[in-house]
Amino acid sequence: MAKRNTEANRHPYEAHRERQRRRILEAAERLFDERGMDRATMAEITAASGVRASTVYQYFSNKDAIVWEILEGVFAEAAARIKAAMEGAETALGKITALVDVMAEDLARRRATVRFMAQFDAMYAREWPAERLIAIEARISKGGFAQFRKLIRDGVADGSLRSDLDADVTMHAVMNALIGAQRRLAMLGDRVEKQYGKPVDALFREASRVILLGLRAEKKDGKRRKWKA
Amino acid sequence: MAKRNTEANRHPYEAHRERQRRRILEAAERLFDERGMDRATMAEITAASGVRASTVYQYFSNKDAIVWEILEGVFAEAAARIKAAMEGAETALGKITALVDVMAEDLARRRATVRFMAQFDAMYAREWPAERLIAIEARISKGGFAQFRKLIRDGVADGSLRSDLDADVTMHAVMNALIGAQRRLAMLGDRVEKQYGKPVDALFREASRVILLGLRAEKKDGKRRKWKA
Amino acid sequence: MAKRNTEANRHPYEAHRERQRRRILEAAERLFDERGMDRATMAEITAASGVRASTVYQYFSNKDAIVWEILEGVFAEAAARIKAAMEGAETALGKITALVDVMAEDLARRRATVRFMAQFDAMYAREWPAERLIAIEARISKGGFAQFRKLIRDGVADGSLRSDLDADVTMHAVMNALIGAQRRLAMLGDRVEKQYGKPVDALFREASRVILLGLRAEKKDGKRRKWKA
Amino acid sequence: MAKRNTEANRHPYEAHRERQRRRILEAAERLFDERGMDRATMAEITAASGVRASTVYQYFSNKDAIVWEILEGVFAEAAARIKAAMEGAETALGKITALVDVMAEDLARRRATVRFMAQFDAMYAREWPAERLIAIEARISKGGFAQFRKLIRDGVADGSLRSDLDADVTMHAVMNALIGAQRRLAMLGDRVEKQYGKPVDALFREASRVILLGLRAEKKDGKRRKWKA
DNA sequence: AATGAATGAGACTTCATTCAT
DNA sequence: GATGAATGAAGTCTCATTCAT
Repeated sequence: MAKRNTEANRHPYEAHRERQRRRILEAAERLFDERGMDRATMAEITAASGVRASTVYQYFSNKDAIVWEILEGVFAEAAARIKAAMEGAETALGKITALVDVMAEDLARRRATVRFMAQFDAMYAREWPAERLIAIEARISKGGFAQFRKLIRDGVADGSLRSDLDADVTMHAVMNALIGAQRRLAMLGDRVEKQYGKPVDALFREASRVILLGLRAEKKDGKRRKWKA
Repeated sequence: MAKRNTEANRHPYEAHRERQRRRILEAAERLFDERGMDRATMAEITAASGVRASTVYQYFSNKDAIVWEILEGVFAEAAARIKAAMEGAETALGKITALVDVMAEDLARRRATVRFMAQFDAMYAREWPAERLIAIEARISKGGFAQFRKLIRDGVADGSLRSDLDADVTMHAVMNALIGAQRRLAMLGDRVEKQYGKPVDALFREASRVILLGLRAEKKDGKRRKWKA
Repeated sequence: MAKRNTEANRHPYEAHRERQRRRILEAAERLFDERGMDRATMAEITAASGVRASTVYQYFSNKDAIVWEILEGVFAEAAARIKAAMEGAETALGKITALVDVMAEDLARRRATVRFMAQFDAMYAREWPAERLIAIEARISKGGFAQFRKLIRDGVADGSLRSDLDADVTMHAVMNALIGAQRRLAMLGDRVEKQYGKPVDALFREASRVILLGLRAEKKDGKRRKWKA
Repeated sequence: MAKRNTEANRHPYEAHRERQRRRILEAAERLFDERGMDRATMAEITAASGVRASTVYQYFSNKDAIVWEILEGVFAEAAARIKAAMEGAETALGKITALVDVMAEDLARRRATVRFMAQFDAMYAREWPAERLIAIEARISKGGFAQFRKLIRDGVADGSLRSDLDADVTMHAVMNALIGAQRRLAMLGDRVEKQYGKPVDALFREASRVILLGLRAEKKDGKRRKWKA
């Protein structure tokens, strides 16, 4: 009897469980985007995922848990994508460019996900225990921001970045501007596109271009330094 | 609003009404910031403003109306401040710099107001009839963004800005990045300051510096062009 | 306008409010007795009192608040009745007898109220902050148990009670037995009466008689001391 | 129950079942005491007993069944203990004294069990079909209360008890007071001990002493009758 | 025999808003 | 003009229990 509980037999259950989790998570993610993280109700998530309300609580202890779970997924995916992109680049500037590229792509093709992050920031900014976010970040992207700080330092060292940058401050300032721009554009989305006729990721790319121009070391000899990785 | 203020003085009645309105608006603004726009309840606003819940409805038809009213005030004030700052500058780059300065100041000294805008964007982004915002914008800052577009064009023309900028796109891209950065920093506020030991407006200024460096025309002759207005 | 809010005009509202409170309280008290304090739902109380659920919350912040409010009323009434009864008696034994009489009467004529106390004890015994009960007790019956302790001491002194009693211990022991008996009989109520054909207060009186016999000083000279006050 | 235990040993199956039953019962009993009979959830009982929720239903048809089963066990044990104690006594008063002793001991050493009975009374008083309890009582302590009635009669006859007692009434009155006192003290438990510095069983013993003094025949000749068995 | 999954049936509460005075 | 009272409409979550495997 105890034996029956081995992995072999647990598997079918686990698979089912995982499928249900995903269903709920996906329904929630969609609804958070369509209706807003705060406005989407458990009842809606429930209905959209095909399970009954009480069942959801067997998978997630409450609405917040769903939010955090999605967040973790989003983080993990993004971290992986960024890591992969940056590995291909050589100079610090190249790496930063790669990062910016991923962000632009996300804006173009995973806009809902970026909007999710934007909403998360707005909703939880006031109340999340900062530690919790940091814990997730730590678990997922070892190094996290520290890594980027190093990037600036490396860039200054390898001559690809301006020499008058303060690694720590610049790093945070720039990252913040990029993230702020990306999330804002994701939120505005269609509205901007309809009004100005440009896809939002084009706007993000242009902003990034200006920022990267601002970071890049000035040419000393008339020859423009290639800054695309 | 301006209109209301004039009339108000014609009749003691109106003066009283105006005072009440302000009280409610101020209480709401404070509570939106302290508790969040969505979490702040009418009951709280009511209690904080010293009027009874039902009375509020004699001044504002519903909670949203309060939000929009505050928004309008915030807009008007900001527009005035920006306009004043920009008038003092001569070159296009100078004007942009002045604008950025106002934004940094707001972040430092009116952070709650910036947070209000951030919340507004996040909450209403999904549902506001874009026209409504545009109407406000139009009423207040005649020209609005159009003005800024001209700025870039002027800057390219007067040689203070890079020649390879597309006035329309760059303008939106940069403004968006600046606003995104400013609002994000306002929201993160204390959290960032505690973690990195820098006041958030310093981070904003650094981001702006990089952006302006990226916009600025490259020196052609070794002499660095003065870009502060 | 401010003037309109004076007592004169507030009165009609206050009266109404008080009437509503009572209605809710009475409905709750009845339901707590009929269905049990834990099983009675807000919806039932609501329905029984003729107000809608949300209205109840304008009078009481939650179910517990209703319980405590009833409790306070029950306490106050009982304290008043006990005080009045005891004032008429002279010897300590007489006072105790008077107290016991009130308890028996309550059992006969306010059985639901005694049952309320029984339920309260059982439900809240585990979790009430003892201080809260003590606070109520203090507010209502100044002296509270202390008074009774004195009673035993006086009784020993005036010769109406056995000389080998330890005022403090005996007092608590006896009061506890009386209260325990009274509440248990209230709970068992009909069941006992149907089974044994005696009204429960008769059983309580008999138990009290035995207890009082046990407290009373033994006659020294063959003459039985009158112990009824 | 006794029956079950015998059969149990016939088949390893049954032995296992019996072990599971016990586990569940023990977990339930503990939780009923810790968290309250109503507040303890099936999920908690389940978790504490190491079985899964659905499995519990293979042993007990519902939560109530668990309560009744525990009750039966408690009853049986208590009856056995009381019977043993009373067998050693000779006079009626002696037997009553022995009974009281057992009750005091239970209060001191099996307080959780007494609390269980107290909770049972409070919760089920309203709804149990009296017959059910009576059936248990009958099955376990043959004679039940009838026995005690006889005790009083015997006591009056053998001169150890007052002659003016009505066997039936007094018996129920006194038993009720004792049980009421015992359960109340069990419920109050720590609270009383902290406040008055006496172990609750001391208070129970004092109450019993007074009651027994009240029951005991008065000395006729100055020699005090020994009333301890 | 054991159990994972699912769920019906509520429970309590909150809140923006209306309306009669 | 001010306000007390009332409430509809939700919303989140809990729990005992059933059922298929």
